[in-house]
Amino acid sequence: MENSDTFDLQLFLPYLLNQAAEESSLSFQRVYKDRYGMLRTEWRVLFHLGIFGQMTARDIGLRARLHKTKISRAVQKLADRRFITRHRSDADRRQELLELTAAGRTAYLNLRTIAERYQADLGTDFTKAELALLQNMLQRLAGKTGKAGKTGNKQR
Amino acid sequence: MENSDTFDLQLFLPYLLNQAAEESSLSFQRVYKDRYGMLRTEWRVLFHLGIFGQMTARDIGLRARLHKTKISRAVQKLADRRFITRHRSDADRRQELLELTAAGRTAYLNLRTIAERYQADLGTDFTKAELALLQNMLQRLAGKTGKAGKTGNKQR
DNA sequence: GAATAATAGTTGTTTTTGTAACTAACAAGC
DNA sequence: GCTTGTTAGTTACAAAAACAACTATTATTC
Repeated sequence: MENSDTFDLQLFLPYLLNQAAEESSLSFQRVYKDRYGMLRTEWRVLFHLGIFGQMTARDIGLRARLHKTKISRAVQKLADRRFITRHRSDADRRQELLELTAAGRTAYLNLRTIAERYQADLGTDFTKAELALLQNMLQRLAGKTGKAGKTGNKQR
Repeated sequence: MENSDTFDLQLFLPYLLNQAAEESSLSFQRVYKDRYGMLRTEWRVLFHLGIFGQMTARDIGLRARLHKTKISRAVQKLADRRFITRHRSDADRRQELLELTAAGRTAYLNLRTIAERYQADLGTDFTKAELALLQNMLQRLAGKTGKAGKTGNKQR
């Protein structure tokens, strides 16, 4: 009816960011889902271990801002599929040291190649400067929580 | 272990976009969740009706790229809470014309004000030019599917 | 104009997520 | 060294999302 409203939803960042994120996730999701039966959290865990080597679930949670239950479940599935190994730490027997197996590393490298190709393909739509600026702004947006940091059992 | 890997996850767009989207959604989510007990799909439907006036569920689905089951359930809840009315269309008795009630419009205007404030607050972190460019790039990323468009019962 | 297909929207079932409560191990204070 | 508090990770239950199958209505085609 009264169309006098001028709010532009398409420019509202929480909305727009979600649309862009969902869209950009799609092609990559298809790969890790169809080819490896992975969920989003699982490839993230896989990548963290691929990039940083041995880590604990806690470390991953802090870096990726993932809740520990999500990680716990992802770790279980990845271990079931023999993509990672878990070893209880001697220094602190509560925590578990996670590491990629050979198969896990292969999967990681595979996915990483595809991720790199995806990123490179963006070059056709964006200039290098644009892309760098986009990344910079997104990082600023993503990092906004910073304040509370802490360590704690209460990561999200 | 072998830290020879150089892939920067923080710059990988499907990852980075999700981080930014999640972060930027948080503050706004708190408002519509705590104050109105709404879910993400619900405020989106509410906003579409607030902005565009009378629409069908299908219209909303096409614009917002939401699956019809999600919309169906959001519409039910919004109708339960007397935020919208539903009238079967005479032109096509399969579809339903949705419209905000007075209470719905009030809630919408309320949330819209908060959304506008959020958007304005970004001005402290970004210049106008930066923000415009960011929005432009995000829209390009969000619109990429375009190819298949169609109409169909098969929106996502 | 009857049969077939397509569309708008709903409902039921399965996955995935979110949240809270739990166990086991460590840390600190006294 | 034992009580109290924290932390790493798991498990159980509730909420939400994804997916498939369904009803009712309109479009198409022969």
